Amino acid sequence: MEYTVQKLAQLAGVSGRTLRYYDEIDLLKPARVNSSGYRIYGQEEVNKLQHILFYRELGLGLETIQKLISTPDFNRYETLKEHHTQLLRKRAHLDKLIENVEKTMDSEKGRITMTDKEKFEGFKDKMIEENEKKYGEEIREKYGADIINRSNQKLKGMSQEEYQKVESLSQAILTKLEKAIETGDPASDEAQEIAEMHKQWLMYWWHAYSKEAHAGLAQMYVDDDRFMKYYDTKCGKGAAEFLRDAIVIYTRK
Amino acid sequence: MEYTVQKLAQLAGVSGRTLRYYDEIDLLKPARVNSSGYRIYGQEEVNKLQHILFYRELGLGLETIQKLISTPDFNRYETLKEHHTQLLRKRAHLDKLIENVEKTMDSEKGRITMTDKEKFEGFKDKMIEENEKKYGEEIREKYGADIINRSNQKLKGMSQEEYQKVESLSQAILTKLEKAIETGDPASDEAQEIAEMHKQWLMYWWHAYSKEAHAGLAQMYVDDDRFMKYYDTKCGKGAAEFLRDAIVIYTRK
DNA sequence: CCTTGAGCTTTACGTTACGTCAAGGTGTAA
DNA sequence: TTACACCTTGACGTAACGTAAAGCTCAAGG
Repeated sequence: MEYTVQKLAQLAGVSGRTLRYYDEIDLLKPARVNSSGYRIYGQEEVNKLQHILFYRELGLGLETIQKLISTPDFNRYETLKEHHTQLLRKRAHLDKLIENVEKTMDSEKGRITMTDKEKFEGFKDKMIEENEKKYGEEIREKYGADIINRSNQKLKGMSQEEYQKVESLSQAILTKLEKAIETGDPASDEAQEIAEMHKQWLMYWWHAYSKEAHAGLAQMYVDDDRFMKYYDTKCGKGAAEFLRDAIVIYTRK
Repeated sequence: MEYTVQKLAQLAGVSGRTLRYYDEIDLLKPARVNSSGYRIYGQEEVNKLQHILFYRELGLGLETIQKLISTPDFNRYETLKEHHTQLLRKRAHLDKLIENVEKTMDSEKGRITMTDKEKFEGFKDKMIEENEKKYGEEIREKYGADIINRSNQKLKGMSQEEYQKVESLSQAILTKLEKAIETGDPASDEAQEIAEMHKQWLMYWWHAYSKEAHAGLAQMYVDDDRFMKYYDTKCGKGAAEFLRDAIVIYTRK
């Protein structure tokens, strides 16, 4: 019985490319090549392929298989033993990986559940506290005690969903800001979109929106070193200034 | 603190090439490039690299890591979970491989020790028995009891080395026969070489060689269905006839 | 006889995460 | 100035094929 590439491939359950590759690396040569250049395989090649596939199933490399089937049953057992220890090493490595991944997953899950429950509340409290410490004084001075109290109240009363929304909004602002800076133009559409998003974000915190307060806050981003650093390290040098310029232009429209 | 490629590489325990590669694929860009084209990394890059290496330790691909550290902590847990199941699949596969390799090793070991010791003897006995059952009668009839008895004696007395020699010879005959058939000419050099090899093989078994007996045995290959089938299935349709023709021509030279 | 579609060929690039030259510029200490 | 370590980019190699692309061959149907 003679087989062409596809026939043998189907018979053995491999691809035609595989057979051509095996020919190329001299692992399995066709019995002959017909006048049109077609590869023709015979019974002997079928048997040899079976052998090859058997060893391949064991995970051996083709080069090793080459030696195994060309050298008359020389060091088969030794080869298998070596392969075996390699497999064991691989499995040990995998075991470690799996363990580490599981640990990491646990800690991630822990973080999530913490965030889901008490930690979320605790986190909000801590944030208010920090805000108070960091910016409370300035904002209270500039915009009055009312605004910051209400903002704190709002944070306390926010659900997790609301909180996540506002958080993702602020994230989006940072991301877009970083890109918009590259254009260099605070009047550009992108920059103005950011200013609009910043307004949305602000309205989560303040009871009412005013262009003046928005522009004032923007100016504070540049005047106050802590705001400046925050934006500059998050989005690159000059981010605070750029944001201020964008907001100022936005509020004058 | 600023680091050049080698400095950072040593600090983090990776190669310089790795850092250049990470730069190339936009996984970790240097903070800046100095006037001579040197890559300069800062503290932020050190931290990012730590992150990257952490995930790399877990066996994640660089592309995945890329997404994990660029996307703001979005689907970290999901990614890890997916990776985890992949690792489990890999381990299951490895387990199977190991099991199969062990089985194969066992059977190899079995074969070796068996072949080395009793099995070789037992095998020879069994072969004599089979030969006796299959062909004993005919051969005894045609060539007398003497020849088959001596052949059996010879097999019993053969060392493993001798046995392997004669086995490989008979294998070689089959292989060459299959090829020679394609030429279609039993008088061809190849065919005659096969006849010569067949004579050598025969002389392993018979005490003396005679052209008549050789030609007679060849004829039997065609007359007796069992011989015929043996050669035809091993080497293709018409193999027994071809062999007979070649041998007949050989014995008449 | 011609067309069509399936099957064949070779050539060559892509895959993963770098290792390893090779050729040439840079920084610094003796 | 020279030596020597370190930097750069460019390119090939890795394992075992997958996947086009471009062109030739075969068998069957109109």
